[in-house]
Amino acid sequence: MARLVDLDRILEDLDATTGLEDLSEIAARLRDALGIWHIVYHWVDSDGEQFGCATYSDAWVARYNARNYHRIDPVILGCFQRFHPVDWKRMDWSARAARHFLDDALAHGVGDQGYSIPIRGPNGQFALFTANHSCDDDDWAAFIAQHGRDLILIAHYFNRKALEIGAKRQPEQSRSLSPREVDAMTLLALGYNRAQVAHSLAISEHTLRVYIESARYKLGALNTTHAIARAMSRGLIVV
Amino acid sequence: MARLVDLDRILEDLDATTGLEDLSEIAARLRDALGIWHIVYHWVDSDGEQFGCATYSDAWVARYNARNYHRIDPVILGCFQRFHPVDWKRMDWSARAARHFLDDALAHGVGDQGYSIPIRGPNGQFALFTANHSCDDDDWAAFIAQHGRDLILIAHYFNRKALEIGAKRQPEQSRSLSPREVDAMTLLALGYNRAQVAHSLAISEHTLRVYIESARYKLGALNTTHAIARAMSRGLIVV
DNA sequence: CCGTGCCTCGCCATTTCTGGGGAGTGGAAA
DNA sequence: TTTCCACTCCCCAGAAATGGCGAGGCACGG
Repeated sequence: MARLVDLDRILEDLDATTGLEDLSEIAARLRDALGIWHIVYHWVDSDGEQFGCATYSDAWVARYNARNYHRIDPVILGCFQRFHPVDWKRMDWSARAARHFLDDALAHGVGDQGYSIPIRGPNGQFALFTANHSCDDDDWAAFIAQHGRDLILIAHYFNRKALEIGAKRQPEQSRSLSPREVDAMTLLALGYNRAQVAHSLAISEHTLRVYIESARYKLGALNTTHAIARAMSRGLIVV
Repeated sequence: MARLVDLDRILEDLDATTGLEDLSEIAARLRDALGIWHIVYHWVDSDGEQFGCATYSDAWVARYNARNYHRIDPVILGCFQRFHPVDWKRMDWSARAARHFLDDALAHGVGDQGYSIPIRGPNGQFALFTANHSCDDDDWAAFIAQHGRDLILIAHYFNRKALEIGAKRQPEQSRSLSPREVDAMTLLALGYNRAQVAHSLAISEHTLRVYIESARYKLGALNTTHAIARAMSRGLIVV
């Protein structure tokens, strides 16, 4: 049965592990400390790149990636629009694809109980920390009622650790957009065409094009739509 | 002196206050429970609209708004780019405008010690929860070391309460996109043009256009770029 | 049974965007 | 002081997207 005996010790452990540079190992230790089936940490980069770290079986992780399950996984999609932690039972499993996905997951060793905590950072960074288990509904509800807030803290500390480790290999930070570029991108994202945006900003359409192109260049985007998508996912513009 | 004697009771109090519909009152009670000078809750809507709730004096709040201090307040600006809670001492106070602002704040009853916790939600929502006090540096550091994690939880619960109260507006739920529409939108958001997307999905370019237009219609978008922006901000596609 | 939604395909004309050039100002940092 | 960056303006031609017209088949539920 799930337990959580010593929060202080767990958090200290998460803070202190300096030798371990591998998130998977930290996740495994955390899972053992909690006495639950699995710990999953899912990370969506500002570039849209996905990074996962789970104690699931390699077979399931490979299957998940191969089938691009992150595009239909209700846990990911649901939490991406949510503010607060959420129990898997309260997710929307009505879609057929979602139920197929769930059956597939259960068949590959995923527990039927889960509690997922969304974590967000600047520039549209998004992470999802999940505790997974298999037990009676009532037992799980009791566990969450008692330790849900502890899991929030654990998620924060785990995420902090992940950022520490990940900071070493992602030093490059995209140049931020200039104010006018932000204006231009924002208005384009609101659906206005170039003529309207230029009029709105009280500049010539040619000048506007310079902004769009320089923003596109900074964002490494192939076209305007791509630039908008990147600017949004990096949190450079808010629509 | 700052104290935090009974976290459970405080969190329960935050959860349970059903009668109080006024955040300011909740903030005042929370401040009293913590025994510190002030509680500040700052909210930035996805539309960029600002909303604040503080136990500061009315004079200071009015002054803050009148002078648009939120544009130069290093606490706001710094936390907006940060992932983790941060002590005011570690902010960047080097800019002259920032120091002037600080002097002005201290002169209006703001404590010199502070601990600010950024909270983020979907669609670029951003909130900042701050505990403010005035005391010796060492005392404050000790308080944060001991209760920093408690403040994280309190911030979360307070934010949840604020969302409950502010949840008057109906989030119009748009019809979800069909699988093919999601495919099309996703690939467009990745920067491919219509010919490439059509080839990628192994359909004719005209069929692709039907998807794009029906997605645009469902999303109430004016053009493709707008549709991508809306699909992203509603979490219908993940890029 | 019939409507509704989803998936697939085609043509035409017009508007809009993109990719190359160029030039000049001012401010801030190095 | 020089160098960089942000901001502003201009032309041209080709590529791409858009708007509007049409068609049929398949699956699901009232």
